[in-house]
Amino acid sequence: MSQPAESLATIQALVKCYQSFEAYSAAHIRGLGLTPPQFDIIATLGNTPGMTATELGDKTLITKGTLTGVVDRLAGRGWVERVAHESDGRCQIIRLTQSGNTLFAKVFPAHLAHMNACFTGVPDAEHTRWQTALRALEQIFQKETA
Amino acid sequence: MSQPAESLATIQALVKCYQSFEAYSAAHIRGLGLTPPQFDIIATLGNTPGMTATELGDKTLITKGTLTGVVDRLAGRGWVERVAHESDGRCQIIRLTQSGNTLFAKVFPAHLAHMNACFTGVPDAEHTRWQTALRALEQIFQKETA
DNA sequence: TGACATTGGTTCTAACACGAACTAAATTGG
DNA sequence: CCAATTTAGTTCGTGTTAGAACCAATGTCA
Repeated sequence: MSQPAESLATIQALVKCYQSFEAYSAAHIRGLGLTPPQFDIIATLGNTPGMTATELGDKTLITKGTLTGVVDRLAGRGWVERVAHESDGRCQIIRLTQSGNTLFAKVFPAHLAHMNACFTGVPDAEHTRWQTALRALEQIFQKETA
Repeated sequence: MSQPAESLATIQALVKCYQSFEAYSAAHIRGLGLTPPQFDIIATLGNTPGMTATELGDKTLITKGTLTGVVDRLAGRGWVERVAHESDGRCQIIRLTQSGNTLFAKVFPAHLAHMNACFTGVPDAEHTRWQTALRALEQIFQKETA
């Protein structure tokens, strides 16, 4: 039986944990000259031939209204471009430009290394425990959303 | 030894878990006619005599620049008010109004119940496991931020 | 006491977030 | 084949976000 107090404590722990991660991660990304959503898009488009805006939104969890603006700004800096879909006149393919690929090759490994740095010395068993817990907790919220 | 792949998997699990929570929680809060930060502030001020903007920002993790705007809108709807601090001329005490208290009494228990609903049948031992994992993971990011 | 740094809040800018309304291009059903 | 619906993206309104510049009140210290 779960007391309300336990649920609350679990939620608080989750929120604090995520905010710590976010602060750590976002600070580094901003240091690279990007915003977190921008990095997310560059990282998602890297090593792919591009994808439609809908697909990109699904992967990054950015809603379509927001995506238009973020892609606009990335396109403005010459990192991504929109090209027509060959068969469906409604879609556009969004993909990295040359300079976008160069950027990806620079910032993606750098950020990965930065994130990895704080996990030095953590045994795999610990990762497994964390992942198991997080996936179970995720199910808690998803079963209700459905 | 932690492989990079494990760190990445842990982070992805954390992000997905948090986003599930956020989606579940925020949808309900918006249904109550509030935004998540607004709810956060109402919940923090409830059952207190009020506090300074700095204190409120510390508790809600809302930066001071943002707080000004959020409090402005809440004050505009008559739910909170700013009163002068008796000894320090720089501070203001932010507190719930009568109507803010009424709102708090309505929405706070409602949201608590909504959050609690998805944890029905979860044993305390499971909560303990989750909290232990989340707090350990939080330390990972905090030790680097310091 | 008087320069100087600190602290508490507001304002400003650029960007993101969500949902709703909108346009254009498919797709579906009769 | 055409009307009705669905789907893809953009636009718009309101609100949130971080960080920097700013102002006024306070504290410090020589």
